[in-house]
Amino acid sequence: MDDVDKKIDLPKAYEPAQHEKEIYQLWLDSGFFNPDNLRTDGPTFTISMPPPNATGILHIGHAVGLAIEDAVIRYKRLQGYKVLWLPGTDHASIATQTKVEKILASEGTDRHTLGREKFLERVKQYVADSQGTIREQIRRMGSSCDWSRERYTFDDGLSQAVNEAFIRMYNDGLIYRGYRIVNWCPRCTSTLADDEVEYEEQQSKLYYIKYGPFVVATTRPETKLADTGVAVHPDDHRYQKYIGQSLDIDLAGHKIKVKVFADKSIDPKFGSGVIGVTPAHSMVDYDFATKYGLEIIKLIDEQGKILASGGKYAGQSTLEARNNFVADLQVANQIEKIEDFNNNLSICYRCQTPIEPLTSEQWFVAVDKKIPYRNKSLKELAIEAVKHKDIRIMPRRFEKIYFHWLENLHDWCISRQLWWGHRIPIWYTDDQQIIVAHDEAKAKAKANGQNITQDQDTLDTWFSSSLWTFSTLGWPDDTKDLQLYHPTLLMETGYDIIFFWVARMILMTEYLLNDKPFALVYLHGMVRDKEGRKFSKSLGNGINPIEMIDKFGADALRLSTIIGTSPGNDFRIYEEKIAGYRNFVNKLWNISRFIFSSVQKIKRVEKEPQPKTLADAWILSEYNDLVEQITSDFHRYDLSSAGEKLYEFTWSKLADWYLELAKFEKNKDEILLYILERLLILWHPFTPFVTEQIWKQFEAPHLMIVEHWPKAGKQDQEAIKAFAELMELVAMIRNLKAENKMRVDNKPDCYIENDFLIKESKLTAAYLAGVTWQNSVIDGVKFNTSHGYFIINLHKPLKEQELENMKKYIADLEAKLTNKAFTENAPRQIVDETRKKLEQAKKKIAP
RNA sequence: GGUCGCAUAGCUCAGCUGGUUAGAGCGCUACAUUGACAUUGUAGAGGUCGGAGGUUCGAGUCCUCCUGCGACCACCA
Repeated sequence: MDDVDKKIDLPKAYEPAQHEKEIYQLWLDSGFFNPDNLRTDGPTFTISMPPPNATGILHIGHAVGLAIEDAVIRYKRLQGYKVLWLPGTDHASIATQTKVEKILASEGTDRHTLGREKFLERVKQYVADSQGTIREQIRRMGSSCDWSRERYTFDDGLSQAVNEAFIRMYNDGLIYRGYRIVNWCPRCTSTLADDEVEYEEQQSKLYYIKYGPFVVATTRPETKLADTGVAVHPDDHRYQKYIGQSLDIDLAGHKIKVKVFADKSIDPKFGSGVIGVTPAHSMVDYDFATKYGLEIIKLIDEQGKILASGGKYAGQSTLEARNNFVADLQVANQIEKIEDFNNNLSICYRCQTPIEPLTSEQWFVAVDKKIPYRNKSLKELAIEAVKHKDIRIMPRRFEKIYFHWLENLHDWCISRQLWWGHRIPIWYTDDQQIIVAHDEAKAKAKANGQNITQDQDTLDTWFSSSLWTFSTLGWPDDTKDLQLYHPTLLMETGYDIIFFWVARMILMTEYLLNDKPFALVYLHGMVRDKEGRKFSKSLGNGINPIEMIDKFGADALRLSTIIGTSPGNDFRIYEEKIAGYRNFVNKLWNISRFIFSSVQKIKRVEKEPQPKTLADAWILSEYNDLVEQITSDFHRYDLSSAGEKLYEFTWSKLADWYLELAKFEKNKDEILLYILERLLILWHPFTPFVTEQIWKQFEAPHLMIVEHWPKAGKQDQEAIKAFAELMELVAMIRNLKAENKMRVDNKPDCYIENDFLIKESKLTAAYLAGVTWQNSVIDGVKFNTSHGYFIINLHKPLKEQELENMKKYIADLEAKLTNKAFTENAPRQIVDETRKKLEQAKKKIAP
């Protein structure tokens, strides 16, 4: 061993847990997460981090997003962009309130007992306790986001933005209060937006009720107490005579008055072909009421109890009322039959409680109303932003889904009867006047001395998130940050919230800023377990990203979320996969370790070294090809492809061939260091920790995060071809040795004849193949390669199967070439290539 | 009911605008291994690309139909 003056401090295996925290601290201390500290005049590049719930813990879906976003951010930073990745958290009104209510329930109390003020204090405390957790977990992933600009949807600035947005929309007539049917969750005692309702198939009963001259089928008999209409198909001859009439119906003593009307949406074949219409408690029926002028009788209140309009059933829960009413109908002989029936029950997306549609006075955003000075509706603005390609969605097919959703969007109910959230900036005066204002003081000033009370409701949590890309940069003030970093470039998120969030951000930004929130939407797929199932609490199949980081390192976890995945498609993550990438990270570590220990002096090599051998020319060409390809992959946001190519180059080319051969050819310090230094930079977006740790050995003036992305040099095509021949030769000989049960240290004589390989390359090949090179022809068996042959004292004949395959291959090629249709129609290049292939194949089976 | 996606080696997945005897990782088999790495190396076995038809000189790769999984949207009175 040469005693050289260098110190190598690299243990045998890379232990992520020993380095990651320290490295993250180095990055933090450097200040380079903050674009103000980047010494660059480059253009800006911004990503707004989708804010996780302030009370949540990091789940694997977040980990995927963070890995992708950080890879892009680090790539752009290395490329010299002025990069801002703005982190933050969401107050998640309904989710958080539900969570705290569960805690209260376990303590035997509830929010009403506590009262609004105390409850809010309790939630704030809870958020304060858990916000730090998610922040820490984002750091564990290695996220290079600018913590100095961290925001929270409920902090003062963002609350100001929310009020400003509300007021502008109110003044433009885009927000109104109306008495309408809404989705109501009786447990949350709040409204929900249409897309906050989920469906769950369940077994239920279909009751056939004798209903005046009709039989009406229903899954919810109790609602019939508030029917005001009966619908039939216009062509249904059975009921022609009733259409247009008003009928008095007796339902086990409960009297109702219904108007019979015809609508072609009625299926004459379903049930009895007659529908009892309950406008106050069914979305569809409400539309009927509007269309045909039916009376609306509210039957069920906000607690899910029957109102006075329900007669003797008043005060009962809907379920009690159903049972009692059906029993009464049975006594009155008005139940014709009861069938089993599967239907989709609508449930609350936060607490899974069945939704009770009911009429109520709420605040809405009008999506179809023309904006006065724009002459377009919100809906139109949002559609045009994508249609005119200002915003692109990846993958493309989600654009269609986006359009479909917007085209069918109804007015957005934004008031929630929750306590945790942005209070609606509306005050009511003694004389019923409505005042909209930024705060109570301003509202008072407008009230001319009258008493005022603020609206009790809060805003849909997605209202504040829809402002996220710009409210976080200081809007409504015209800040420097807003000018510099908005619109953002990339919105990376899961396809499951394209409606909740992505669409609403586009809609609000187009309206408020007359601009787009981002140029490109990158939608990652959902993470599934090894069996392809969704992660769920009930299955207990969740993978905790922090546990995985503890076990395998953040770099390995990041790789497993990026390589082998593509936007919009679901993918599986499981321990063995992460362990595989842990192995790779260790390989990269050991490649570096080998190079550092074999070179005379560790140093940075500025210029591409001159190749001295075929292998040198080959590896430099491969490296340059790699730089070119992955730069282009990054440009297209094809991170998976970039990662795969890096992996392939690092392990299969550099480690398996070039390093092995460097042990023989020697004196490759310059090339090894030149390539390693740059390879680490290329890996850095994916595996920031290990690369930064190895980087320390170079004693470079800067941390790796602010190094420069390499530029691709020239490729030597001849060298690539010749080296392919060398690899083929080596593989054949190794194979022969293995087939002949020959030990590795048994090195038979071998003579090599080859057009492509000069003497030095033949020596290298012999070394790699494990044979003793002979300068002149020897006795033995001759084996053909594509461009030459070798003679070796081994007797493995070409296997019968192989020979047959080869003959068939040759026959196929010959058939192709004698086919005029092929030679005349196919491009010249293809035909020539086919001829060459035939020649080579023939050579191989020649004696 | 509407829209869309997926079906490629035992498993997980690549295969872009159609043109090398279809690739990788894991797993499997055999051999090796005190000197970068067993979180390793070398070699090997293993798919004709869900099915049927079509376009084309040529299809895993485009079109049609079918089958099976899955997602989303709508609706189920």
